[in-house]
Amino acid sequence: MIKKSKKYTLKKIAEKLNISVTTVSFVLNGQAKEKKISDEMIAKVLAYVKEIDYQPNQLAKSLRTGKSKIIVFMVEDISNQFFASIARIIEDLAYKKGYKVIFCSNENNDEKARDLINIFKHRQIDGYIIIPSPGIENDIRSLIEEGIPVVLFDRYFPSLDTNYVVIDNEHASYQGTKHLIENGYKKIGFITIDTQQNQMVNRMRGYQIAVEEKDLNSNILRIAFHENGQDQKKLKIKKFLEANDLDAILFSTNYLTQSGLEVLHESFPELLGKLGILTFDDHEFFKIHTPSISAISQPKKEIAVNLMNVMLQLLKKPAKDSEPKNITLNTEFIPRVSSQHR
Amino acid sequence: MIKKSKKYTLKKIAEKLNISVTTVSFVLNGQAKEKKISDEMIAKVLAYVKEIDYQPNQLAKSLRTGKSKIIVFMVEDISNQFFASIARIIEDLAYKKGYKVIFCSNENNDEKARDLINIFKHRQIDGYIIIPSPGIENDIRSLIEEGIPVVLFDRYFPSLDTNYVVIDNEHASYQGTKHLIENGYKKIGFITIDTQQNQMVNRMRGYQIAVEEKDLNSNILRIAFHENGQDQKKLKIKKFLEANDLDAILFSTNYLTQSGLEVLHESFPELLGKLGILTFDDHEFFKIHTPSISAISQPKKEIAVNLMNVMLQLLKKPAKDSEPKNITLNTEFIPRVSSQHR
DNA sequence: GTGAAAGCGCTAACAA
DNA sequence: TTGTTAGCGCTTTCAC
Repeated sequence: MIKKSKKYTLKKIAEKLNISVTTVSFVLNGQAKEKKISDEMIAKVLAYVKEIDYQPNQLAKSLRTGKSKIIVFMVEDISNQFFASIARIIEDLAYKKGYKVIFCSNENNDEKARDLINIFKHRQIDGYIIIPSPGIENDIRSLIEEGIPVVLFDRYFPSLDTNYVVIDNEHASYQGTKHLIENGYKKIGFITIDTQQNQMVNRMRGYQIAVEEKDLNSNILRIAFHENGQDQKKLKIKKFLEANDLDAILFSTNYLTQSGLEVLHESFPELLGKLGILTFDDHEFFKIHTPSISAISQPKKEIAVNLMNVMLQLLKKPAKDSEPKNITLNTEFIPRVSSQHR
Repeated sequence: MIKKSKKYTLKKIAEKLNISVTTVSFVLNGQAKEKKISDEMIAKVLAYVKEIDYQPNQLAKSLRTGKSKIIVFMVEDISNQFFASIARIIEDLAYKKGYKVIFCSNENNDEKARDLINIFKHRQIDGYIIIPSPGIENDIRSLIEEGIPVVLFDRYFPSLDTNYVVIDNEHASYQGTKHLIENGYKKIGFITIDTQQNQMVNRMRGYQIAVEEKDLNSNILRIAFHENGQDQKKLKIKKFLEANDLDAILFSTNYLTQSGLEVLHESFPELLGKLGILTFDDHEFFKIHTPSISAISQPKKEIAVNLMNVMLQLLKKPAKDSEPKNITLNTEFIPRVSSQHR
């Protein structure tokens, strides 16, 4: 059971032991040896501290040191399975190193992202792991200029030299499209989010290159991230399917796949048996869907580990010391039934 | 773009305007009128503060006031869709009221939960929304005794009089089982987590009552929450299915359903077409699964809204003032194909 | 109406 | 080797 920590403070401990707060502070912060504090003094302090289960007030510590031991993890939407999974891993890694994580969702919206950063700036957040919304390059830049550790992921700003962890979007998309073509599909559609953000631009480029290589037509549906509600999204997909006589579709992200599958189930069940389907981002349910859905799977664990590695390194050394780390990870192609010509 | 807030402080503002920090503080905290500060003074301060986009240091404020404007949201596993969705809603509601949310996963493990609470206790966390692990009743109690706002959800401790928001587990489970029976199923299995926590106990009781009412046998599989890995879980389910000639299954929680469906797809695909399947917790993918999976759906939005309402109320008034709020919400039964006798 | 100053709990430079 | 003390930025009592 948690001790009812009766608001112990350094001062009280010092009084109790008849020594100064400095001594206690030094001992507690592992500077005892360095400051040549006697072994018996050290032992005495440690024993008492343990006895009362003393926990220093982190706020005071933060106010004094300017460090909060808190990392912000900002994604588009924390309820998205993909982000939530990464968040979970980040959380574990961070806790092991004594950091707490504040999660937040920016809805891919600049204003929301800016608000959030602004709020956090005045809480001495130690570091930021961010999926940037399209227009906050300058805000990110100013964070970096202030020497605050920032690591982007999922996407980055080509014109901003900073740390990031991403995947080989173009290549993954190219390979995926090629896989569809090799499986005999000829009229391959691409359903994506209407944005200039590079992860999506690259996924589209990979698709286009693969399609053009084989002199096939490209059929692209762009849906606004903030399309009015789920139903509007689905309606667009439905119309797209009706208007184009496609034999396969590549979805650029998991939530579009989900909408797409819903549309297929609701309006074109007969297509489920033959339409080629390939999706970015794997999901546990894709393997038990009928047909099972082939996926371009992002290495969540690896992404999280890399993000934290970079972050922890930045946390140690002032950001400007070293070259920004640009990490590009490989995706894994998971062929299932939905991409086999049936 | 975010202003490069050059570390403005109350003191600097006061110096700049040739007034005292007190005055600035009063104006900024809306106590100007009350303290009878002249309108022109107020205007002057507000104008300057706006000009420099001053943001008070929250840490200092917290240290002084003992309030952090941070709420902790602790669940079993934040990567679980169900919890992540609720987290997302909580996040939004909290931000609107000026609160930040720290999410964390306790893995239904007392030690982890205790560690987390301990860490947070010394950060002046304003309130806790918690899914309690089985053995932390006393820790929760001591939090409450210290007057810290706590709201439990998903489950609670019958012997601890505190705020909670839960659903009518027994009734939902009873109704669900009855639905299966009415649809002609007779050998209904129940797959659940091996725990004494009341949400699960109640779900089991609902099942048992419904089954006994009709003189049917009960077949229960209990799986440890921390069963060694996903594969062990699946193996147990597989053996359970092999050992019992069931015609329907009620899963007590979404991740068991997921494992169960995987087992069915991998080992008993022929059962998918006829086995009655009903699950606690709806998931977007259940409606596009083949067959679509009937679900006992928890009202996520309502849960989140109620949690925040109670929390905000506690945040306003000292916890001990009012009677603990015990809120029980209704679930929604969503009949789909999997529970119809086919 | 406004200001001075104590103090929240901690760190660390400086003194002894 | 240990202690004294200033100060992080803010709120708030009390004095003027």
